[in-house]
Amino acid sequence: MDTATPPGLRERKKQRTRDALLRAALELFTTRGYDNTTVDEIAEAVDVSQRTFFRYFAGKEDVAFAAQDIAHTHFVEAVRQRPPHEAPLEALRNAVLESWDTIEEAIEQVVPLELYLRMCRLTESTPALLASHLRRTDEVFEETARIIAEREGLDVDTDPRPRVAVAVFGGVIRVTERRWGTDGDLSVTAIRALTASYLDAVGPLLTEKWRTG
Amino acid sequence: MDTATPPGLRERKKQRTRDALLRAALELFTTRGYDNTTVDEIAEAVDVSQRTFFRYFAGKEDVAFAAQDIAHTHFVEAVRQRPPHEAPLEALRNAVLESWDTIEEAIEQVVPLELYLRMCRLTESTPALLASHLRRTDEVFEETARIIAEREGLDVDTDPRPRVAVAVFGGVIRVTERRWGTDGDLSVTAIRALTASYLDAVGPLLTEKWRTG
DNA sequence: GAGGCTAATGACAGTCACTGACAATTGACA
DNA sequence: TGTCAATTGTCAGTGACTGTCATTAGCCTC
Repeated sequence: MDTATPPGLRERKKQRTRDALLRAALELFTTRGYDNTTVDEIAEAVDVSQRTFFRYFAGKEDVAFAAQDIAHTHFVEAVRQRPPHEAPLEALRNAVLESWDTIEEAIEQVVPLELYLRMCRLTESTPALLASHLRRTDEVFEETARIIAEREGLDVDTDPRPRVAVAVFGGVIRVTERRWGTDGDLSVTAIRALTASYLDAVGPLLTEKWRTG
Repeated sequence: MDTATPPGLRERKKQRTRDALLRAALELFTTRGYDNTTVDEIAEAVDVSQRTFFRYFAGKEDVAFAAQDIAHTHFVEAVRQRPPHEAPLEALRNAVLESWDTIEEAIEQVVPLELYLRMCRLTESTPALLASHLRRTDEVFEETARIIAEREGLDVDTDPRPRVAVAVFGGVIRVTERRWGTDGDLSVTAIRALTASYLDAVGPLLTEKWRTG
């Protein structure tokens, strides 16, 4: 698919502008806050016009999730790569845990990992960003459900199980995110451990009794 | 809490203005689409200034969810009223199914039920509204988790189970919504049945094998 | 390596959601 | 009836976007 032609000056320049805008935006968002940062300020920080910003990113929200999109892509890809013998929830579990490893490197190629992590935390505390984030993950889970359905040889629109399984999984991921975004330990190691322990809590939930009394 | 004093002319007028704005907004949203409706048009339809609109509703999104908020409130209340002997997921299940009954009447007091249902469908197909909706339900589920934790005598910040249980439940609700908002049958009866059947699918999901081969 | 083609940019004007400030109006109540 | 306070309209301003058009700057050919 990729054209073997090495990128010319034009392409390299575009890439640099995009990177600079992205980094400047995240830096400004995470220091001053999302709502307190204007698109003009981002553009000015990179010394381009506001109009140019909107040629690279569809909107202010878009640039905020540019790094997160990479993470989402990695997760979806990890789900696709899971061996067919794994049960659906097992495959999903392994996919998240595994993708957390490959994600670090991929993110670093665009923005410093620490900046991405700070952005995650900001997302949790900024209503507009949280809303957008939830919609984006909703889309990711829809795609995930289709993959799971295909794996199992089911029709996603007829059999409720693929979507329900992914929804259950997604619900747990959401709890993990919230906790991670609120807690002190903002590291990839921490979220890996948190994800694993929360996912393990699902099974017992449906059968065990909670109250000791 | 309520002042026994009957509402004067002033209060009645305010209520009428609010109702008119709400109804006009939903009517315009569901006919022309959310993005194709301006706040000015809503205000004009009720013959008040744009500024007045913003004195009744915090924003364009707010008015879109005014009816939905009633539904959310009813659900949370239903959870609170569940008898303590029910298991958490059992209580949640009964709460949704029960609240669907009381909701109809409550909604009708503000807007025609049919208008509310059309608005639900629009929410599913309008990105900005879907994002906002997901964030609002996220809040509802956070509150729900606290209620469940209290019921079970647990600390919501220490024990992961309340939040995980509600997240699992919430995930299934989301799938139900999506399906209902996409399908043909836009009735309360339909969503009740759908909710019940999808919730029943959770248990088997974790243990049963999907593939017959 | 000059010139034409096309993509990238900047400048500008306009729309729409929303907010603060101030003046005019209008119920409420003595 | 007159005063007080709440409601409203008007107006000006900000910030996120979008369309348009002229200018600039890589790229490619002859």
